[in-house]
Amino acid sequence: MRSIPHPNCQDIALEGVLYALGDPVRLEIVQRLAANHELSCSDLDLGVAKSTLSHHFKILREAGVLHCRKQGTQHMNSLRRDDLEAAFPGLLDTILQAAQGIKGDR
Amino acid sequence: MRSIPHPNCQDIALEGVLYALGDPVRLEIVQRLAANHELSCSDLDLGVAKSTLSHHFKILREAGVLHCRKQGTQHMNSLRRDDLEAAFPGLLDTILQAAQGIKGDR
DNA sequence: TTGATTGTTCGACTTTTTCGAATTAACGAA
DNA sequence: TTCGTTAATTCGAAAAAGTCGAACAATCAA
Repeated sequence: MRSIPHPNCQDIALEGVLYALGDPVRLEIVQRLAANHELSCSDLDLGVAKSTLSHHFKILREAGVLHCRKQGTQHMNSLRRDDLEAAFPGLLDTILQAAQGIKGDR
Repeated sequence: MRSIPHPNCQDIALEGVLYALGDPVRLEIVQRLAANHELSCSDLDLGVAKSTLSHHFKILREAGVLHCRKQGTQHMNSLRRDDLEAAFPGLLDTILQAAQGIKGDR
């Protein structure tokens, strides 16, 4: 019994994932998670209020993009790479590569 | 001088594309365009008001996802496959495949 | 010109997003 | 246990975005 609800693998919807990633703050979160394996909300300073950040993490979690586990007072978040790969092969990697390509331009 | 504004290839932004595709109506439009090459707004009946449909096409056009040309009273829309492929290799195909995979489940 | 077809624009309403303040939860120290 | 600190969610109000129907604009054909 998890304290925080997550969708099952088969309940991850493409629309939900694309919606979740179609926001600059949430895309940035996913990019940082791709580079860091696990992060808490407080590890990020993205220029939004903490209540807004909490909302963004909720969207990402409910879309099935990331997993959240409680560790003391912190909530540690990580990408659900394997589940996403199983649901939509290549999708996450392609998007991360596209996002990375933008930064690599300079 | 085009009558309808479109972003240049280099101005197509990943966030904009993902945002545009993160809506069920717009994702459906893109899927149908993938199968039909060119469609007018009136070819689609997606259960929304025509003013709303017009809005969705505008979002997709301004994100650089589709191209629109006027032909008489109709606006013919087509996917900007090559431009998207150049900007974000594999992205559109991966998303279309993921969307197709859902339908193919039954 | 008139009428029919295709889309866009406008204004009102609804829904979603954002913020700061208050609240809850978990831990460590006294 | 109680107090204080840290971490994050929830609440209520304001701002932004989405949706609809009605009115408008553009094009073509009779």
